Amino acid sequence: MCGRYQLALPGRTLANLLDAEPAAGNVQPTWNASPTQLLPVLALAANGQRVLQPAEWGLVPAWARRPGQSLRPLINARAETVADKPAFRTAVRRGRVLVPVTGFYEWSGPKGARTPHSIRVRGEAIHPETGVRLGHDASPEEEVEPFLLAGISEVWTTPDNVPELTFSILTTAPNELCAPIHDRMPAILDREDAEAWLETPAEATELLLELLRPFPAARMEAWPATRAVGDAPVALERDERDDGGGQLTLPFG
DNA sequence: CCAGACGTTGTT
DNA sequence: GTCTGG
DNA sequence: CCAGACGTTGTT
DNA sequence: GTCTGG
Repeated sequence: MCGRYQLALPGRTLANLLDAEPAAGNVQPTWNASPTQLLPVLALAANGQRVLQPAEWGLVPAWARRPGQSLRPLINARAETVADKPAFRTAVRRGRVLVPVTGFYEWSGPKGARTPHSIRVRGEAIHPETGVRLGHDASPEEEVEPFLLAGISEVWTTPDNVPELTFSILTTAPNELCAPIHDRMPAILDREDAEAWLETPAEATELLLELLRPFPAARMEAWPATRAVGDAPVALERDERDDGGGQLTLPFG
């Protein structure tokens, strides 16, 4: 779960909003981010500076993919067990990151007839180009609210000796909004918890796992998305992200 | 001791 | 690297 | 996550 | 059915 998402802000706007160095400042907005793509994650540099850094979605442990090995990319990690799994143990202690998104997709229904849903946190709208907070004056086209998913990362060095940052998104039990759609949801952190996730030292990792709980459903909304979301190469435009029906699935509805 | 796995998801 | 299974 | 492929041989 | 690619 959580295998596609939206990031409807350019990298430089995002870096400004997150108070981070824009190492991934050239990243373009996307309504169909998919596994194996290079996407921006917020990390803490050695000097304590926040950096928005490009990373490949699909964590590859440092020891993997040595000659003769091939492990599929790990795009999600279960919050309940992440600290104990050999593939994730190092990353959760030393490689915690935040994954900025403006929405994510979940599929429901039987195989072959899946319905994608667009899900996001409700909040104050942001102008995508300027980063200016629009409040309730925003038009629907301008309504973009970035929020942060808990992620873990690890540097994997290619056979050509090129270091790459790779990451995985943590999942948790679904809240009341997501449960009818799917049995898992990404771990969403509000601003305060996000800071703790980034800045807590490795020794205190265990305490942080309590933060990876279902986000309040009352602060979220969902609606049906276009089936074109399933086609990874399709770079959806803003107006194409929903199914044209415009129905909103409200929490507790 | 060495060899081999190391993950999530969904679906049946 | 580190854990599990034999 | 979904979509789409799913193979070998020999030759350049 | 299962693996690979995006």
